[in-house]
Amino acid sequence: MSPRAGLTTEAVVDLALKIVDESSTEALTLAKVAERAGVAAPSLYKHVKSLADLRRLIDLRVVQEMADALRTAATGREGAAAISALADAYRAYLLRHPHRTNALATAPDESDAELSRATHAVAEVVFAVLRPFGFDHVQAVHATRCIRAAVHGFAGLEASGGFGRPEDVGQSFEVLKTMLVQGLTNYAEKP
Amino acid sequence: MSPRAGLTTEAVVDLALKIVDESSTEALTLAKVAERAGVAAPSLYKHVKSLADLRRLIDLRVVQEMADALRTAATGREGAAAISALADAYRAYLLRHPHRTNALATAPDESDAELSRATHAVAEVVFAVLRPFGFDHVQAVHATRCIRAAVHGFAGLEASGGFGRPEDVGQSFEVLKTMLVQGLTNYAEKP
DNA sequence: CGAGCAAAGCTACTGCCATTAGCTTTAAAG
DNA sequence: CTTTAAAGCTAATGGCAGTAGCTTTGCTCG
Repeated sequence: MSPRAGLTTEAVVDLALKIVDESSTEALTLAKVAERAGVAAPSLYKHVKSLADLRRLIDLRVVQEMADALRTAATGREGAAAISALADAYRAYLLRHPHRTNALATAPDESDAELSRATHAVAEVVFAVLRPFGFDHVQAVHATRCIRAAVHGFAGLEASGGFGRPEDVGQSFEVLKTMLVQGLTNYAEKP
Repeated sequence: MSPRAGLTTEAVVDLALKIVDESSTEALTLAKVAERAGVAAPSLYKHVKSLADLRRLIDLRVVQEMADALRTAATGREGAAAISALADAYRAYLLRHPHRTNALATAPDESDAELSRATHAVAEVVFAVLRPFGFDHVQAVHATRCIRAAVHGFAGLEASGGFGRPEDVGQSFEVLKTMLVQGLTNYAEKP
């Protein structure tokens, strides 16, 4: 292996993700990561190019985890049930990790092949689930954007405490899912 | 008035908002604001309590502007047309000011009466537009959340470049609005 | 007109953080 | 047992937020 073998890039990202989950994205500093790793701050540069690079690695991890979660949710389901399961999985992930919302909102930089691939993987799951609706390609793109906007919008707002009122948020999400499924069905019938 | 009378809190927020619009929320520093104001950085504390306070003032401004924009869009319209106009206005505002998305996503702090009132004002517009649908109070809350989630989600993703594909984004938004209006109509008929 | 007072600004300083440069240690490989 | 490259360290720089305390200025009121 390597000398001291205490840290790896993976481990640094783990620690950083823990800080993000416990406080917030903005609260992430290399100084805090170094403290938790039991290491001097400059030592982190052996595993990570910069704070910006660490943030990118976090985004990558989050997008990959989301793709996995959605794939798992979709397997063995079809049509309306699959859409609903996808939505639930997305919401559950963001409720478990509220501070990860922004990682799923930012555009993947063109030049970043790895992150682009991960983002693409998420879209692929939605595309697959949409297949039985019989959309052509352009329609499928529109439909995917609608699903993503509605579900990400809802989960993101909920995760950041955006819904102040006491009425049951889960109920609201059920309403949203119903609208979505009906809307997709309608759109498939008369575009 | 006051000595030198060069700056006011308003003017500081104006300059700060310009910086946010030109670069990003994270790029906002008191140092940059001071430079643009032609003033030493510590002088800003005569007009603003802290960077966090300045950020709050920005959020407040944005939410108030959005409430105005939505009110304007809704006046003279009703039902489906009003919903559509609201959605268009929300999207247009965020397209004009992409870096202001987060100001509309964060929860208003309970203890912050002014910001809470502004947020409430936005919700009130949606509530008003929903009246002809004949929802009871709980249904109206669910419906408002769905509208906000879908529209904010879409506009926020679009504003941050989240839609990479070349297909017409405006077309996608039309699909979303159609789903929304149909969904609300359905929900009003059979909850 | 001439104090005087409070607001607005300034300089000097502290502390935190990212990042760079260059040195030291250590574990693995021969 | 020696070599070597990775991993870590200390020292230093520069940017920024925030605080303390001084100075200026313009309005207000005798």
